[in-house]
Amino acid sequence: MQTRDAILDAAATLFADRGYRDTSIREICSEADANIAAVNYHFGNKAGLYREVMDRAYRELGNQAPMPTLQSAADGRSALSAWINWYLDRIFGEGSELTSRLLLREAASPTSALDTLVEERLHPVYQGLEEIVRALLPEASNQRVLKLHCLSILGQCLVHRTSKEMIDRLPVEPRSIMDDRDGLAAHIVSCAIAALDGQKTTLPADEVANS
Amino acid sequence: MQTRDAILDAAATLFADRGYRDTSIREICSEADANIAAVNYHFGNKAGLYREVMDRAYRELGNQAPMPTLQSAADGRSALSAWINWYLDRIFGEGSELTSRLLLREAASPTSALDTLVEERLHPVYQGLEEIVRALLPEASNQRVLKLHCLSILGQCLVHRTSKEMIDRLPVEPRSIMDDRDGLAAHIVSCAIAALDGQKTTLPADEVANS
DNA sequence: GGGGGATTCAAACGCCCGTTTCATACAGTT
DNA sequence: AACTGTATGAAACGGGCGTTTGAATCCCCC
Repeated sequence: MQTRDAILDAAATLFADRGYRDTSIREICSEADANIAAVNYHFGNKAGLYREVMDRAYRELGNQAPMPTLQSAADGRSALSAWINWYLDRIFGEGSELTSRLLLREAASPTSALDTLVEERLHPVYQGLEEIVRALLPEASNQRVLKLHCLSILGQCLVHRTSKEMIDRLPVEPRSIMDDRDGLAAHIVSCAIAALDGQKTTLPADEVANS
Repeated sequence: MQTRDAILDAAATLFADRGYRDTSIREICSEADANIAAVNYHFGNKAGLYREVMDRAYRELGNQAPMPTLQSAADGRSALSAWINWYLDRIFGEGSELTSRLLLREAASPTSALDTLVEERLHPVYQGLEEIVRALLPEASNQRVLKLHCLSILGQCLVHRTSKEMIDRLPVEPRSIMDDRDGLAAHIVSCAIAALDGQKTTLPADEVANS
């Protein structure tokens, strides 16, 4: 079993670094001090190994702090603040680097692993955010407005992951926004609150439908 | 020269669809009705072909409508609105699908092409946004706040590109936000304006430094 | 109309890949 | 000590890859 784990560790790192196709079984086994045939013995084939790597990555992502909910906070605003801080921790925290890079690759070239991932891991997270945002919106707001606000919040968090390589190459001061993750969280929270409050004061008629 | 162009067209589509490594020269040439050796003849090797494909994609991205600036609008707010509409058109408009997918792959696995791309194409766009956002912020705001707001705006636009595969898999109504691109633009504009206005009213002391 | 560079072509080369084979070593049980 | 299922090992297989070759073909200009 220790050979199996060593292969999984090496494969996760290499798949995240170079992608599925650019990583050979020989490299993985060399890194894991295992025989080439061990991959076929333990995982059937290369695709089976990849599936297992992704499964384990998602499982570890779920073993972190529990997601804040409306019920676990004093009010909607603090719930949103807690959620955003939790989410940033989740995607930038220790041990998430590897999983994030694997996910970024799935976004560029989805495999069958993405369907179950979204259903089992991402959807619950989105629903948690949606519940909080719904409480901060006028009751008359429709589903489209709700989804737009949720995606805006997600976008402000995710851009620092998905576009990291490009942001880091921009010659714009201060270079490293991510050093102060709490500050980033506070900024996104204030942006989201301001946007949601704005929705409350000026509610166009066409956004009331289908609530 | 028509063989050369046919190869470039086929390669751009295939590289965007499947990635560099997963696309073989034989596939490209088959699609372009060209001989395998034509790639080496016209581009030296596969890497040279990829470089040429990326170059052409960026060049075409620059041939679209000119970027709105502060000077081209009545005031800061309409400039921001114009910029966001322009940017969404740029990344979602016709012909951008291919370039965006190529860029998404660069984000996951940067090649040397990314450095020059950011410097020549992305940085001017970011500076255009920054100029507009700066005009909408209190003069005392520092560079960090400025950058945070710019990245928030970019994030809200880009999330629909970078995380498209995951958003589309979310069973959340309404399914297709992107059908109404003008509506999306209006939402992002109102979020950004609300966030920037909020900055104006409540300006913490620690954000005044280094302005 | 023939010479000559530019372009196309079929075929092959060597390489690395994922996979398979089969022999061997290592448990734990009887 | 013999048996059995699990695990590891070295070596080879067929196939697709990027690249190269050298001849054939095209096209334009003198």
